[in-house]
Amino acid sequence: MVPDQASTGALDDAVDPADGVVDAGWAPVTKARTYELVLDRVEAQITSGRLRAGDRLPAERDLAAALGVSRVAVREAMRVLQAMGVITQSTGSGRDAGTVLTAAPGEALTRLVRMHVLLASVGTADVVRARIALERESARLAATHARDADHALLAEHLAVMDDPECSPETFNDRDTEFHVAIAHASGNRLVAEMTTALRNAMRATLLERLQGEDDFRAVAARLAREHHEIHDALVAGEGARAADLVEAHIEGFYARR
Amino acid sequence: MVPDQASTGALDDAVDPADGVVDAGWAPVTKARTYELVLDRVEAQITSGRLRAGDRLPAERDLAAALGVSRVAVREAMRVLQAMGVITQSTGSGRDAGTVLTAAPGEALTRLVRMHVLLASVGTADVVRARIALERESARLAATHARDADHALLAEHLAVMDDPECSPETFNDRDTEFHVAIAHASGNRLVAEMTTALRNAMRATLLERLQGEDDFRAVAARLAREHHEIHDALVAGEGARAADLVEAHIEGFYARR
DNA sequence: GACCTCACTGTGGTAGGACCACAGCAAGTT
DNA sequence: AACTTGCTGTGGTCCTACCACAGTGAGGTC
Repeated sequence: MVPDQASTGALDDAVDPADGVVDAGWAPVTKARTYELVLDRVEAQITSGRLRAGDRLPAERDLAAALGVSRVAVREAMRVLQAMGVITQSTGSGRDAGTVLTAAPGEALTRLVRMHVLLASVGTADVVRARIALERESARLAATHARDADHALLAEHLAVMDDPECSPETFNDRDTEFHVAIAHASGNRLVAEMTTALRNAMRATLLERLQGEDDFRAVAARLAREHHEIHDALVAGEGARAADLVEAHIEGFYARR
Repeated sequence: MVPDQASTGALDDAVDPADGVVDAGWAPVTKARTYELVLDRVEAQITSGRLRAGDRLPAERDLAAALGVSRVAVREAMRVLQAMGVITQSTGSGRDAGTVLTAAPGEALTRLVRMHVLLASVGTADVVRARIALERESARLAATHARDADHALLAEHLAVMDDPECSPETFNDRDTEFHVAIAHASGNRLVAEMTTALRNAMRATLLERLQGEDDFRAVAARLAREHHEIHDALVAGEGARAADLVEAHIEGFYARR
């Protein structure tokens, strides 16, 4: 069986780990879709070091020909890679046109988390605990790794949020950016990206809650004050205190109802 | 700098923050790719509640016709959703065949993290810190949420790792499953999935390190002992201690060189 | 009547071809 | 020298056709 495309160089690979062997030694034959084979090849090129961030992939048509698959298969693989934030694509000719390997996990993570929050696959309470775990670490690291530029950026966001005229939308956006800025100041890329994704995924939810507040200004003032305290702890280089403040800050807002 | 929208509706909700307005009021026209429009429609259906986990999407051909796009566009959107772990697809006819909404972020997260580790987008040191942050939380929660079945599963993994005949491969797999089991026992789905993804993404790296140990048995014995201590803390319901032990456990192994 | 066989139908999977829009580049024109 | 124009390579989109698979039910066989 498995005629599986003429003309494919479609090789095996397929290292299915630990699958319940139902009948003595009869593995169920891997029926990998073609685009997955393409994905494997690309990953192999990266693993072997022949392909690294910044490099340009062959044109879709060329890659299809080289792998012996149709362009559709290549395109679907590219779609997946794009969804993971591994490549960026653009039209046109020239050196930088086409498909380029660029590691940008941020957006991809955000979309992933947001979709699963929407699907109720994960509850908001879970997201809150995860945020706390990550942002504690962000704050702790940021206290020692943040530079003057980072502090200045944070101060800028604080100033906007201090403005009594500030709308819930603006406040929410700046709040997001404030937390994200701390995450990036931590120097830990992964923690930063995950923190960003979580905060961004909650953006709509938090905005709704802010807009639904009876006394938005009072809440905003309280949150802004807590932000200032966190900022002060960061500037003072007190990581542990910053972490505790962040935890109280996040938990405090959610616990309000 | 490419704007590179993600997920803007067909219409212009594009709120590009701080982009140099070149000519008075001339927004550069959002040129969303068609498959992104399909994605938006699907997300809208989910947001509105008309579509939820477990539901079946229309057949690709029907969906294409309904949205007025080609089947290719629909397929590419499906590929993205699949890569995010939002849908599963299967051939055949019948009620459960076709495309079904199923929230399974695990694999998707794992692949995403693994790819970015491979691309050196995030360093292993960063992954370790992220793991610690998350697994501390996992352990803390598991100490109060874990049930007898969870404890039994953990004990089973421990028994295998205690076996002096245990190979590095087996040990590594069981170690992974041990940490993953704790994460799932925490009751926090998001933390569990992220923990799993991180541990899985490091699987190959850790295996290499284990195999490269001068005295594998001694290292395995030490790790196994630490596992037992963690397990004991969990059974005793001492979350804080379990968290500290986990941190020391993870940090200790990485710090060895 | 109970059971098996087999064609039918609806589903995703794949391929190949065609055309479009876009961006860079080079040759030609002013 | 500066501008214009057409060429070329890239992803973006669509269409059409066919394949593989799994459930369903009609028909035949015992």
